[in-house]
Amino acid sequence: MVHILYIEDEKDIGKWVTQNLKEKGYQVKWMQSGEGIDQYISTVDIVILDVMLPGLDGFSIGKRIKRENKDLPILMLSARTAVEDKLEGLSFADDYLTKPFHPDELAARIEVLLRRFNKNDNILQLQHLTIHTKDLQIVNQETGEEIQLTGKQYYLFQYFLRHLNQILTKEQLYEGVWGEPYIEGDKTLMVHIRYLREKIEKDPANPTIIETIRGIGYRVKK
Amino acid sequence: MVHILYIEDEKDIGKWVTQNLKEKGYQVKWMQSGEGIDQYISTVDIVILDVMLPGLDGFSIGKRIKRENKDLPILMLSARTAVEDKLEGLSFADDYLTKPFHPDELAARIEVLLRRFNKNDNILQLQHLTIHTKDLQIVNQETGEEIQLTGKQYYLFQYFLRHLNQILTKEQLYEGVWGEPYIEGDKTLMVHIRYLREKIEKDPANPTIIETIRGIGYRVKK
DNA sequence: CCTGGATTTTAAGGTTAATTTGAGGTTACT
DNA sequence: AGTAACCTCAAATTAACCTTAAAATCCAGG
Repeated sequence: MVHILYIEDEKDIGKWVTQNLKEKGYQVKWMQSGEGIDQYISTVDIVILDVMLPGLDGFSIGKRIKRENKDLPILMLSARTAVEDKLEGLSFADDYLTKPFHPDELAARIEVLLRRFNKNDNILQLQHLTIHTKDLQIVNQETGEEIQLTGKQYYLFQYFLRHLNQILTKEQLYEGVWGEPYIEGDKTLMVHIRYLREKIEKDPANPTIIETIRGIGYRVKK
Repeated sequence: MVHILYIEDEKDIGKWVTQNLKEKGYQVKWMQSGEGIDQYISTVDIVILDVMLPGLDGFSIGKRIKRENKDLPILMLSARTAVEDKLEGLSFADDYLTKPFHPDELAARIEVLLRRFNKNDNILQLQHLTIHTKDLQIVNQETGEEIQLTGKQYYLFQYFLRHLNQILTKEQLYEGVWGEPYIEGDKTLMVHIRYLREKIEKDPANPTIIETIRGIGYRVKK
């Protein structure tokens, strides 16, 4: 699911754009000013920023975001069509679209940026974990540190992520990860579950991400 | 020096744009059709492509370039303002600008793409290495000496730089650099990683630039 | 609410597999 | 022919993985 942070003060346009983007399957967080965006930018895949805003203008906000986070694409939106404005916007942002625009064009330009920034993969938020499935990256949102998994641990976790909310039997898990039949009574899987928990759980002794379903197997809930 | 390949059949516009870009310090190769571009695309930093061309249209040319060379930015130029045209263009290209446009806006958009594709004379600092991304000149900041890479090493390192922070599987790396399928168990890649480490790492026995992700592959972090 | 068997978790050491390293051989270019 | 780059292969090293056993937990029946 692609997460968009959209900052726009005009209610009519804001509502219309948000609605349109949601219909196209994006997750949209619409804010009416640049205040308090910091708590969102770390969880978001792209920022759409209107230039004319009450208080701090969009250019300043965009420049600050880029300074702190170069890997986050920014698309500027503006009614100002003057070349000077475009130049200022494009000096730091990744695209500049003038109003009025067709929502499909906005979506197409969003897709270009997501493609280019490798953000069009699934970014999954699981409690304190941010998971970039394409980059094989897992970040602990509390410490900001990346969690390093070994091969088996990674494939095991991936299997859970592909089957979110499903109860997975030990057979399914073992066969899905190891590619060979599970032998009743084998503890290998359980031990690897532990290794994984040790790395991803806040408190490995009281796991909340990978739950145990006694007598059956395990589950990871969204 | 940034090299631009510009394909435009209309002589007036072509001359005007070429002139403008040259004044801004770009090296411009202007062609009036898509024929014979192959000999240039490997030496060029960005392609500017008009949609309406005699013979093969700009969309087809752009798609082919992207298929063969994903790391070359393409900016589409067109008098067609219909959303459908923009959507088709943006489905593969990296920007779409409608005529008439201000030459400064074109230049600004070119700069955005060069920045994003690391084609401008960006300098990347990786620990003790200073890397001029455009020509991939690597200087060891401690000795002040330039590090010379061989062909394979050069492509391999470039692949890492284009995918900074991503964990790259051995398959991805092998296929990205050698262009042929990776055979399970082949050690060739690993040996080249070693050659590369020997040249770029401070202590090749304890590499800090190219990290090993056991069971998966390698990664270079920014 | 206590107890005992079943199940899961934990810990540690041994085994195995992946990676690194070294050296020799092949190929391609001048 | 000579050199540099590249590839191949086997030995050494390292870290992941598996096995085992003991401890902890859960759940049903008394």
